Amino acid sequence: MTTVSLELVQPKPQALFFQAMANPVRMQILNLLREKGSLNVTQICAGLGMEQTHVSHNLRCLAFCGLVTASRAGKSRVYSINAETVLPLLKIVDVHLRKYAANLLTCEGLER
Amino acid sequence: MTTVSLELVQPKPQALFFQAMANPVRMQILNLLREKGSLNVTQICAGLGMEQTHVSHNLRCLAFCGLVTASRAGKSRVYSINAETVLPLLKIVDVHLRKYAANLLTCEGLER
DNA sequence: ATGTCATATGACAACTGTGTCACTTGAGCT
DNA sequence: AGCTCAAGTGACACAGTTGTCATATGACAT
Repeated sequence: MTTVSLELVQPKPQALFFQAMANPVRMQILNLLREKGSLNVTQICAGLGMEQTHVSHNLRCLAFCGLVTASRAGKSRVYSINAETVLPLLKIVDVHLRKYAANLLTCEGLER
Repeated sequence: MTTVSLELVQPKPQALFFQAMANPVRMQILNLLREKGSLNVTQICAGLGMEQTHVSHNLRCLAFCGLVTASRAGKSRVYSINAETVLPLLKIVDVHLRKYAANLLTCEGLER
């Protein structure tokens, strides 16, 4: 049984959207792309000091959810941030964190 | 004493922020508050058809992370949404979901 | 076609979050 | 005080996500 809402807000995809961003590795990737523009997987691995497999797994998630876009360039695959959605989002969060970063880091249940 | 970061973006609190929103119940609470304004716990429970304990647990998280604010009113405790942060955020996400909702629902690794 | 570089995929153990239980605290009443 | 309604807390099992392993695919060059 599904509870149909009037405004047709669907909490499930909303939650999944945030879940896609709720990971330090994926956030690091997004921050790197937002700072440096388009990068391939090797550059991202180097920039973050991480294994290729790990980065690829997380890029797959980011791309599938529309947070980054991908395109081939020879042997490489170049990833760019979805500027329309992610940039304004991160700006809002940055402001929020100036007040609440300390709280978030100690919120039990969200211990990473 | 604030840790002011110029380019120093901290992925951990960022990820935790999104983690706080990455839950269907917490999203439902936020959507309800955004639609109906301030509500107490009993009203939220009734509105969502959920147990009080469950709702309280999630409200605690939301309040601690600064996504909602709380205040006493007699026996009740009234919760309101953090309009400054949450409303613009959800607007951006709503737009994104028009394109990517289907993807998010089938993104493996994010199966809820 | 074979080699090699660049990246993606599949599977699985370990850790983390979620939801439910029983219980406690707090506020207002008589 | 004791009673009752309103909401918060602690603990634990289950289910979900994460990161690492080994392996597979794709593209370019010789």
